[in-house]
Amino acid sequence: MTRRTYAQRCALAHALDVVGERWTLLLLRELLTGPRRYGELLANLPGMGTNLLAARLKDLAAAGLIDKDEGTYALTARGAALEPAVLALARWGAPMLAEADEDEHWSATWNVVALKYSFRPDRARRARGVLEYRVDGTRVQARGRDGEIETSLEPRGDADVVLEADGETLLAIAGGTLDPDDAEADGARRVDGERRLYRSSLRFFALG
Amino acid sequence: MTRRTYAQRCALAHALDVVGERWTLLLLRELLTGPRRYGELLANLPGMGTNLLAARLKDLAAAGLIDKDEGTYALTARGAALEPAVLALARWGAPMLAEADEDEHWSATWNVVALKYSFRPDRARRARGVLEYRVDGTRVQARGRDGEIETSLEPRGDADVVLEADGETLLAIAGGTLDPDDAEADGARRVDGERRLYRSSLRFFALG
DNA sequence: CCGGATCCGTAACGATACTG
DNA sequence: CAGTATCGTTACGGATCCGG
Repeated sequence: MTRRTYAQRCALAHALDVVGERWTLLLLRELLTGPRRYGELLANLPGMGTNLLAARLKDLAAAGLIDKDEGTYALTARGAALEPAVLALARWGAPMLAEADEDEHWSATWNVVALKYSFRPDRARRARGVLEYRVDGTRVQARGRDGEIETSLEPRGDADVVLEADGETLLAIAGGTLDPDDAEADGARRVDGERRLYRSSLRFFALG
Repeated sequence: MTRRTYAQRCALAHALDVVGERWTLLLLRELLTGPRRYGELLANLPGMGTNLLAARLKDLAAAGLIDKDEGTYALTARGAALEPAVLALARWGAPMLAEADEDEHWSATWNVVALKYSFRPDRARRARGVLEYRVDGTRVQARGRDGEIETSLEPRGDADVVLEADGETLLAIAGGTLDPDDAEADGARRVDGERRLYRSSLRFFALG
């Protein structure tokens, strides 16, 4: 019953004592795109046992990273503060997505994370406006003001440009495999908005 | 024998497939401050079994994160690319260092990580010069050029200012618990260099 | 002595069955 | 739908042993 801890006077060790166990960071990734119910979480974490999910949720609530409200789980401020770390890890792992693996699980909400970690503030700074991405049926809005990205799963208000692409096309653009100029021939298309903003917005996403 | 994987088409999941197991990120933290031998690693990872350390080293070498050269292990470029993620995680965990725990393990090299994640480029940008910190017997050099920090365990050349403090004092300054102006009364002291640079350099480190 | 490998008890995880 | 209970499997932790 003794909870396993690294017992090191080190910030990284303390962080890993809280979020270093299996599934924990993936669970928090889910909540980074908005509140979720138990069933939704389970569906996006294939292979995780129901008991483990329940245990993790309880632990994270006790640690102050998440709150349970009327059956749905949401990040607290402390939990949301993990976003930079999660994105940094994901950015590091992004190159490993290059080789497609057919028997991997997949969820449209993963791409919201991809949008964030591949977003290049320096490139988007001058483009004011709301961009809306429709990826595999999921709508994501991003606005480039002040060089920061704000994504929201529940779009509020109209977007200045709406573009649509499947996840593979998006990842290929961000990964540098697909040139943005060729994206339109490869699955991305403009649904609404100015053509010029559409073209430039494809260049807002890249690694490195 | 089937290696455990999340099998998700997600950058974070792929990253965690490589560095998400127990001890792995702490092991990489050690190598972030320079090459190490097997024995040195084991000494700074108390509680880790010798078999586990050997297995992790083998796995990380196979994954291309580290190289073994004449008995010492060192990060590859791919492994060093994890630094932003490691620092982001450590920065998130830093507030949890506030309450001192007497029965935690401790190593002087961990403060090098603390130096990095609590370094504020915006504050140090105008101060050109080489700073040398001597923390609990370990010498660390940092130079603020272009607002970036470069730390090296093996100091090269002379520093413009040399200051000395114990780990607790340093962490207290970075954490905001200790005002830099009071630091000198609380264990920090200037060993060499201009007094003015010394004073200002204490303000280069903070969280948030 | 350093750098592991082998073995074994324990804790964590994974899958399924079961319940309010 | 949202978990709890149970149990077989895997990973980890600690100790001991081995080769250079």
